[in-house]
Amino acid sequence: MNSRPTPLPHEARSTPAKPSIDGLEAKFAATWAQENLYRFHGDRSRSEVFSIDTPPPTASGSLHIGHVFSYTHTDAIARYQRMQGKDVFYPMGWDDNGLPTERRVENYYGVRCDPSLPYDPDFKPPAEAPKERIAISRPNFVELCIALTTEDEKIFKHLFTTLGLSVDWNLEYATVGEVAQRVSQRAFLRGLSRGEIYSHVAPTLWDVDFRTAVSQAELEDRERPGAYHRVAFAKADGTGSVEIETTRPELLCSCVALVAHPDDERYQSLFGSHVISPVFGVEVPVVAHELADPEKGSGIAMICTFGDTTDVVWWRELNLPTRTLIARDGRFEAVTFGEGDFPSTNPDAANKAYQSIVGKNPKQAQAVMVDLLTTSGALIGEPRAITHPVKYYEKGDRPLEIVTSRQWFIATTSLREQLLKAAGELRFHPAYMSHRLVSWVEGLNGDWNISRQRFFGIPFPVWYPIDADGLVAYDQPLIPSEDQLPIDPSTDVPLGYDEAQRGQTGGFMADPDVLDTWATSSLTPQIAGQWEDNPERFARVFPMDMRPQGHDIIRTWLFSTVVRAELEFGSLPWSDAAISGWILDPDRKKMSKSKGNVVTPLPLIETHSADAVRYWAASGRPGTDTAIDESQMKVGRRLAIKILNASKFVIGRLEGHAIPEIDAVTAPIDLDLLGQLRELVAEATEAFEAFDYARALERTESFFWKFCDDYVELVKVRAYGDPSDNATRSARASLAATLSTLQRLFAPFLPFTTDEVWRWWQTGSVHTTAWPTVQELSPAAETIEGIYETVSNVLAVVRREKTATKRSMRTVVTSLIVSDTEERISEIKAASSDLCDAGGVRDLVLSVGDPGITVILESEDEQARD
RNA sequence: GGGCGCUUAGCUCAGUUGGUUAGAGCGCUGCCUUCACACGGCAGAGGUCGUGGGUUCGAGUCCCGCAGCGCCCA
Repeated sequence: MNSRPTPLPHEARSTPAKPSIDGLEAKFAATWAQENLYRFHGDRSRSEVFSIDTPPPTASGSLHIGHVFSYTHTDAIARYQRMQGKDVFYPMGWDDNGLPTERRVENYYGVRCDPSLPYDPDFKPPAEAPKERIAISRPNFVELCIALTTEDEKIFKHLFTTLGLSVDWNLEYATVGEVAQRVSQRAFLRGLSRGEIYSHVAPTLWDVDFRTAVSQAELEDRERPGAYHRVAFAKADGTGSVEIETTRPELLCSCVALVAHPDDERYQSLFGSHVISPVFGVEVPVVAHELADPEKGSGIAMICTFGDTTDVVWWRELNLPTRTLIARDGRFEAVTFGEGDFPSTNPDAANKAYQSIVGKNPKQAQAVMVDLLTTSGALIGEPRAITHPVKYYEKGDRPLEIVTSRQWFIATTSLREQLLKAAGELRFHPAYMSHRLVSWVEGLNGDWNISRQRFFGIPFPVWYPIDADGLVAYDQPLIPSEDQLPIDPSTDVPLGYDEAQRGQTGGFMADPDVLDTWATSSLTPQIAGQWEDNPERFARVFPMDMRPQGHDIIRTWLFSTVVRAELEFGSLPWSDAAISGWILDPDRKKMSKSKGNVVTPLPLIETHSADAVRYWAASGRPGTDTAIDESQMKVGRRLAIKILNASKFVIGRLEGHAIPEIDAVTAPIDLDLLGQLRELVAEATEAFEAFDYARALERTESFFWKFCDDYVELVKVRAYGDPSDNATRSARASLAATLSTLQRLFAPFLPFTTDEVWRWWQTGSVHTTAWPTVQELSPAAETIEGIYETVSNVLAVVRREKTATKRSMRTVVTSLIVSDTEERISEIKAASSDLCDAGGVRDLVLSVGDPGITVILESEDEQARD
């Protein structure tokens, strides 16, 4: 897949008079595309492939500097692997389905989706978004989502090509595309048939604004003000009352029990007895459970179905009844006390009280409830203000409610042990990031809810029969065969039915929901690899080698992908997970739209060049949050320019002659340099193998600056000598080998600059040239150590003397007198002519003795006469 | 509450099996218009390696405690 470096014949080599890095992005974006340089060949065995499960971004219209940071890390590794000879599978996908896109489309076009409407093929959104949103059908809505994201994808693609990502754009995919639909639906059907995926009426985390279920992974705690209300429950035996404390008194109507810790002395005598709720007169048991916190409130709490996730645990583990009253719109729904699941010792009073709550949202209901409790005398004292963590959907604005509804789930809690084992086998970079996955898996408290009551996503490939009584048989879903996929049950018809029977008694209905975004993006290896659709490719790329991603989505994307691969293949989806940090603003604050500190990347690339921005990004250690730092980009720009100029200079020294082979290196100082270069190659290679691109860059960079400052200065005169002279040949061979090596070591980081300089004197592109090896830098002559260091140090003393006396570096050193150990003196002797050339030394006097260096400079008078 | 990471020069950070006077870049100061590079070069100043113990001939590096910052989980 790559080729050995092959220098151009000397007459074909050329360097520009005034090299520049400006304009390289456009030039090489075109060249690389034309040469199809980064294509996945797909004809080699698995061991010769390096496959990457690239994060598919949500093309949101606004670019973020984070989009260049982590992708640069991935690209550096992709380029390294390609140079190592791997057939690199480096796709790019778009993960546009989901709420953010729906929100944008609603705002951008002024529409809202009403799935009950029929498709209007002639619908065009108005030029300007109207104030009152237009209701449109789901297919029309999805069309608009696709139209908008297609435009956004172009903007992203432009950024990524400008940044120089070596993605194979032939492999581009979307997580709502046809392949993705087929893969997602197939994986769903397989899971269903194996019993790993099931539907169930269950307490569901619910965002009342988005009107959709969300999963545990999408929750976040936010500290919010609240108040403990102390409420008295009368003991059923009439011997007094029990006082509980609650932050949600409005849920008193949903109360099913009181709970305290089993060891709590205060409530031992109450366990097993019953109490009666105030206002509603509902008799509920007092139960014991270790999740009740004796320190919280009065130590005894009411269990409501459902106030929070702990209620759900209590409800499940203690087999309590269900009295859900908050509906999907977030309001209290009508119910009659004294009937069915809502017993009451005083139904008339209960219903009268509830009349003032029904239809209200929790906040409104709370105010009413407090009045009711106050009137009844059950509220003890004033509410006590506190702040406490409240669960929110990460994209939501109001606290989550828990409603009871039918949802599809993927079993994850039963998989806990298997997932923990997988977490141990997956190699994280940095390794400590595995804790994130482990602690997440250990804390799972329910299966993964994959139903979303949304529109822009992949539909569940199921219908349900409607029986003669008009009841939907959810437990007998109608399922398509795999070869029918992908299907849309809202427009496709199950086998044995016709369209006229949709929604009819004795007919069928489509599952109305779409898959959770993570339920499709958890299949990116299968989608990009075209699982089952293209078995040959899939076998070549799966399990993949690398999953690059940010640490903020370990519990979502990484976790869910591991789950799907374990379920479908019983293997890890990839061997290595390379975790990137976040971008912080210059004050080390996390960037976010609401803070207004988001930096857009294109102006930075225009100002500093793509390579410069990549240099900054690649300097960010794996997993480490990194502040945006334009001064680092300036350093990167300087480095790129230095590479141009140093390359021009070295190639100039090789002019007019064939480049000598590595065995021509015989001069001791050249041999020493090559020895150090071999160490650099070994170190950079080792770092890349460990996914530590930043270390590879740092080592290469520091070698390069010393190479320019000292080595090139020391040998430049010798390299200009007689081409048949061994000393000259040695210098040229060593300069050429070192330059070629450094250009290749820098190639993963600075792809534009390095390909520019590479093509001045080598055949083909640096990016498809073999990564340097220790082997190719090993001449026949024996390795020598120490000379380069010793001579560089003497040269530094000479420079220091010139600087200290404020003289030009050109100033002739009339006499340089060095006294040192026998070893060092012999080292200096071995490179004395180089030292004299570089330092402008006329007379070098060496002696063994106490270390000391005397520099005698030509006087300014003498200099003036020269 | 459990866990993880960080704390080294004014700033950003290297420092990978513990080993000679602790490194780089930026910034700062000075000098050099040098024949690859002024989008440059050379040099200089600047640090009790958060803190308290311990292990060791020797600790920025290993162990224990503490503090501050950030994060994950409950």
